Amino acid sequence: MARLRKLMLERLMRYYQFLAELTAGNPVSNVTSAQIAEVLDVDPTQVRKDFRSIGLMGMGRVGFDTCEVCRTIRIVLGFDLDYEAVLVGTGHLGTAMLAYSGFARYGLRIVAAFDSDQDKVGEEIAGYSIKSTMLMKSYVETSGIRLAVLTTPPGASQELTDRLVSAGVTAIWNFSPTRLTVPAGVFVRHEHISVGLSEISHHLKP
Amino acid sequence: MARLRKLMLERLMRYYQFLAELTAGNPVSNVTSAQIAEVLDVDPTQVRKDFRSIGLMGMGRVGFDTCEVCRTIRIVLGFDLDYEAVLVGTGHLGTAMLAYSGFARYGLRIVAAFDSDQDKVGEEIAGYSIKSTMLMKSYVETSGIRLAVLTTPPGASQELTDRLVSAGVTAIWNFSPTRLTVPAGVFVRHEHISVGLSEISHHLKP
DNA sequence: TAGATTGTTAATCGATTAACAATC
DNA sequence: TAGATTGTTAATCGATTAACAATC
Repeated sequence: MARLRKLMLERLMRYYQFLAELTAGNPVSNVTSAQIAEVLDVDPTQVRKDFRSIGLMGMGRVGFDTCEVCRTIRIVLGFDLDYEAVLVGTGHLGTAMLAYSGFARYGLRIVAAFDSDQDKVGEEIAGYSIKSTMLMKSYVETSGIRLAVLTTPPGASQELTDRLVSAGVTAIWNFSPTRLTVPAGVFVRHEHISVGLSEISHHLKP
Repeated sequence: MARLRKLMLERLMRYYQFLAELTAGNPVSNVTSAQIAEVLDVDPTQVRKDFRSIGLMGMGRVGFDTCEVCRTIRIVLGFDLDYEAVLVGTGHLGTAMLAYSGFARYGLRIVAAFDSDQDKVGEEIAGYSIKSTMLMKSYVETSGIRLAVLTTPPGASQELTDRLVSAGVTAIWNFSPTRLTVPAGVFVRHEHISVGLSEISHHLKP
C-alpha cells in the first residue's frame, strides 16, 4: 500500500467516525459520497477518490455499501488489529487516559502503566497497578511492546523515551509538551495542544 | 490581517515553541531561517515567507532578531492578550486541564469549572471550586466569557454546547469525542485524538 | 571586501475541484 | 427507461521549493 498521505489518513478517520455515528441508531445500508461530503464539508469527488484509493467500489445510483466502507477503513487504518501499549507517567492526563475506554474500538490496549515516583508505585488506577519505571525496560522487552503513550512531565520525557526505544519501542504517542529526539525508524506522534490553542486564540482576537 | 491559513498558524506556533526552547537556557540574539528550517524540517524559504507575511524583516548575513520574532508571533497568535474561559466537565481530563499550568503562557486562563453531577459541586480541584452547570448560563453571561473548554462525556456535549452558545460563548475547545452542531459564527476546535491514533495505528501495521 | 543570508520572483509540485461519460 | 450516482480525466488552485539578485 503505497504512501498514504497524512491528510488522507485524517479524512479516512473522519469518514469512519461519521459512518459510526450514522449507523449507531438505525442500520443504514448505503451512503453516497454527496451525503458524506455534505456533513464533513469536503468535496464529493474527494470522498470518491479516497474510497477508490483504498479499493472501494461504489454503485451508480446507490452509493457505497456502508458496512463495506467501515470494514475497509478499519483494515486500512489498522483498527482490526490489536496493539498493546504501555503508558508512562500517571499524572492527571495519564490517569485520564487509563480511565478512557474509547481506545479499545480502535484496537489500542494499554497493558501497563509506569511512573518514576516510588510513592505512586503499587497504587491502583482504573484497574492498573502502577509499576516502577525501573522495571519498564524489562517489561517492554519481555512482552515485545512496540508502542508507548507518554504522559510525563517535560523534564523526564527525553530520558524515558531513550529507555523505551532501547527496549524496543518503535512508536511513541507523545502527550508531553516536549520535542523528542529519536533514532531513525522510530515514529513519534506529538500531540501539542498548542496547535489548537493557536487557532482558538487567533479566532478570539478582536 | 487577511485570512491567515490554518497551516501557517500551526507553523507559527512551531517556530515559537522552538525559539522558546532555544532561548530557554542561554539568550540567543539572532536566528537564521536555515537554523529554524533544519530543526523543524521545513524549507528555509517557507520560514522567511511566513515571517515576511507577519511583517518581520530579517537582516542579510545575520538572520532574524530572536526577541522580535517571538514578540511578533505572540501578537499575531494573540498570546499577549488574556482570554478567560470556563471549563465544563470535571472528569479525569477536565481535572488534568484544570491542573495544567502551561496555558497561562499562551494567554488562556480558566476562571471557573462546571459539572452537572450535583455530588461533585462544591468539591475543590486544583484550586477551583466546582460549580453546578445550572449556574453556568448566568455566570457566562455576567462575566462575558466567550470561550469554553468542553471536557464532558459524549452524551452531554451537545446540550451543554447549546446552553453555552445561548449564554454568549463564541468559541468552543471540544475535547469530548462528539461532533458538535453550532450556529454560524461560533468557532469549534475539535481535538479528536483519533487522528493521532490513525497515524500511529497505520504506522504500526505490519 | 567577501560571504552568508535575506526577500522575491518563477517553477514545480500536489491537492482540490469541475466536468462528464459510464453505470446501475 | 430515466435519473441519480459513480469513476476518471482535465482544469484549477494553492502551497512548496528553487533560483538568484539585493543586502548587510
